[in-house]
Amino acid sequence: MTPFTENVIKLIKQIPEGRVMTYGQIARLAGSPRAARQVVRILHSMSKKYRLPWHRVVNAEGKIVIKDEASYHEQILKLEAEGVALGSLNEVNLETYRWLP
DNA sequence: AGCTTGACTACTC
DNA sequence: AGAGTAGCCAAGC
Repeated sequence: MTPFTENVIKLIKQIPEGRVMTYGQIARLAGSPRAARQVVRILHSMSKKYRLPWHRVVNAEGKIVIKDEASYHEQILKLEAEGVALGSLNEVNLETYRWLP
Protein backbone atom coordinates (compact mmCIF):
# COMPACT_ATOMS: atom_id res chain seq x y z
CA MET A 1 0.00 0.00 0.00
CA THR A 2 1.38 3.37 -1.00
CA PRO A 3 0.42 6.84 0.24
CA PHE A 4 -0.85 7.52 -3.24
CA THR A 5 -3.27 4.64 -2.97
CA GLU A 6 -4.55 5.83 0.37
CA ASN A 7 -5.08 9.33 -0.94
CA VAL A 8 -6.99 8.02 -3.90
CA ILE A 9 -9.26 5.97 -1.68
CA LYS A 10 -9.82 8.90 0.64
CA LEU A 11 -10.67 11.27 -2.17
CA ILE A 12 -13.11 8.91 -3.75
CA LYS A 13 -14.87 8.26 -0.48
CA GLN A 14 -15.34 12.00 -0.15
CA ILE A 15 -17.22 12.41 -3.41
CA PRO A 16 -20.78 13.44 -2.50
CA GLU A 17 -23.88 12.13 -4.23
CA GLY A 18 -24.78 13.68 -7.51
CA ARG A 19 -21.20 14.69 -8.24
CA VAL A 20 -18.39 13.14 -10.24
CA MET A 21 -14.62 13.41 -10.56
CA THR A 22 -12.28 12.55 -13.37
CA TYR A 23 -9.51 9.98 -13.08
CA GLY A 24 -6.88 12.54 -13.91
CA GLN A 25 -8.21 14.94 -11.34
CA ILE A 26 -8.05 12.34 -8.61
CA ALA A 27 -4.55 11.34 -9.62
CA ARG A 28 -3.45 14.96 -9.46
CA LEU A 29 -4.96 15.51 -6.04
CA ALA A 30 -3.51 12.27 -4.77
CA GLY A 31 -0.02 13.45 -5.64
CA SER A 32 0.71 11.75 -8.96
CA PRO A 33 -0.60 13.85 -11.86
CA ARG A 34 0.18 11.17 -14.41
CA ALA A 35 -1.19 8.20 -12.52
CA ALA A 36 -4.73 8.22 -13.81
CA ARG A 37 -4.47 4.57 -14.72
CA GLN A 38 -3.50 3.60 -11.22
CA VAL A 39 -6.45 5.49 -9.89
CA VAL A 40 -8.61 3.33 -12.07
CA ARG A 41 -6.93 0.14 -11.00
CA ILE A 42 -7.06 1.03 -7.32
CA LEU A 43 -10.61 2.18 -7.53
CA HIS A 44 -11.72 -0.98 -9.23
CA SER A 45 -9.91 -3.44 -7.03
CA MET A 46 -10.52 -1.61 -3.77
CA SER A 47 -14.20 -0.94 -4.37
CA LYS A 48 -14.85 -4.53 -3.44
CA LYS A 49 -13.37 -4.21 0.03
CA TYR A 50 -13.91 -0.55 0.80
CA ARG A 51 -17.24 -0.09 -0.98
CA LEU A 52 -15.99 2.91 -2.87
CA PRO A 53 -18.42 4.87 -5.08
CA TRP A 54 -16.51 4.01 -8.24
CA HIS A 55 -19.51 4.97 -10.32
CA ARG A 56 -18.90 8.61 -9.48
CA VAL A 57 -15.61 8.55 -11.36
CA VAL A 58 -15.50 9.20 -15.10
CA ASN A 59 -12.85 10.01 -17.67
CA ALA A 60 -11.64 13.47 -18.66
CA GLU A 61 -14.57 13.98 -21.03
CA GLY A 62 -17.22 13.07 -18.51
CA LYS A 63 -17.90 9.86 -20.35
CA ILE A 64 -17.69 6.28 -19.20
CA VAL A 65 -14.96 4.34 -20.94
CA ILE A 66 -15.32 1.18 -18.94
CA LYS A 67 -14.83 -2.09 -20.81
CA ASP A 68 -17.35 -4.27 -19.08
CA GLU A 69 -20.84 -3.47 -20.37
CA ALA A 70 -22.61 -4.62 -17.24
CA SER A 71 -20.59 -2.27 -15.07
CA TYR A 72 -20.95 0.44 -17.67
CA HIS A 73 -24.70 0.38 -17.47
CA GLU A 74 -24.64 -0.01 -13.74
CA GLN A 75 -22.68 3.19 -13.47
CA ILE A 76 -25.13 5.06 -15.66
CA LEU A 77 -28.07 3.86 -13.61
CA LYS A 78 -26.43 4.82 -10.33
CA LEU A 79 -25.54 8.26 -11.56
CA GLU A 80 -29.03 8.90 -12.81
CA ALA A 81 -30.41 7.65 -9.52
CA GLU A 82 -28.31 10.27 -7.75
CA GLY A 83 -29.61 13.05 -9.92
CA VAL A 84 -26.81 13.34 -12.45
CA ALA A 85 -28.16 14.29 -15.86
CA LEU A 86 -26.49 12.31 -18.63
CA GLY A 87 -26.27 13.50 -22.23
CA SER A 88 -27.55 11.58 -25.21
CA LEU A 89 -24.15 9.89 -25.38
CA ASN A 90 -24.18 9.10 -21.68
CA GLU A 91 -21.81 11.89 -20.96
CA VAL A 92 -21.76 14.02 -17.81
CA ASN A 93 -21.56 17.81 -17.95
CA LEU A 94 -18.35 18.29 -16.00
CA GLU A 95 -18.87 22.04 -15.78
CA THR A 96 -21.91 21.26 -13.69
CA TYR A 97 -21.14 18.03 -11.85
CA ARG A 98 -17.39 18.01 -11.34
CA TRP A 99 -16.67 17.95 -7.63
CA LEU A 100 -13.90 20.14 -6.31
CA PRO A 101 -12.61 19.31 -2.81
C1' DA B 1 12.65 -9.68 -9.15
C1' DG B 2 11.01 -8.54 -13.49
C1' DC B 3 7.52 -8.16 -16.99
C1' DT B 4 2.77 -7.40 -18.39
C1' DT B 5 -1.34 -4.85 -17.94
C1' DG B 6 -4.59 -1.46 -17.95
C1' DA B 7 -12.53 1.72 -15.84
C1' DC B 8 -6.57 7.18 -18.62
C1' DT B 9 -4.61 11.40 -20.88
C1' DA B 10 -2.53 14.35 -23.95
C1' DC B 11 -0.39 15.02 -28.12
C1' DT B 12 0.11 14.17 -33.09
C1' DC B 13 -1.33 12.83 -37.65
C1' DA C 1 -12.92 15.88 -36.13
C1' DG C 2 -11.64 11.42 -35.56
C1' DA C 3 -8.09 7.94 -35.07
C1' DG C 4 -3.57 6.48 -33.81
C1' DT C 5 0.28 6.64 -30.47
C1' DA C 6 3.29 7.25 -26.77
C1' DG C 7 3.82 8.19 -21.73
C1' DC C 8 2.43 7.05 -17.24
C1' DC C 9 3.10 4.29 -12.62
C1' DA C 10 1.23 0.95 -9.34
C1' DA C 11 -0.86 -3.67 -8.94
C1' DG C 12 -0.90 -8.51 -10.33
C1' DC C 13 1.37 -12.62 -11.77
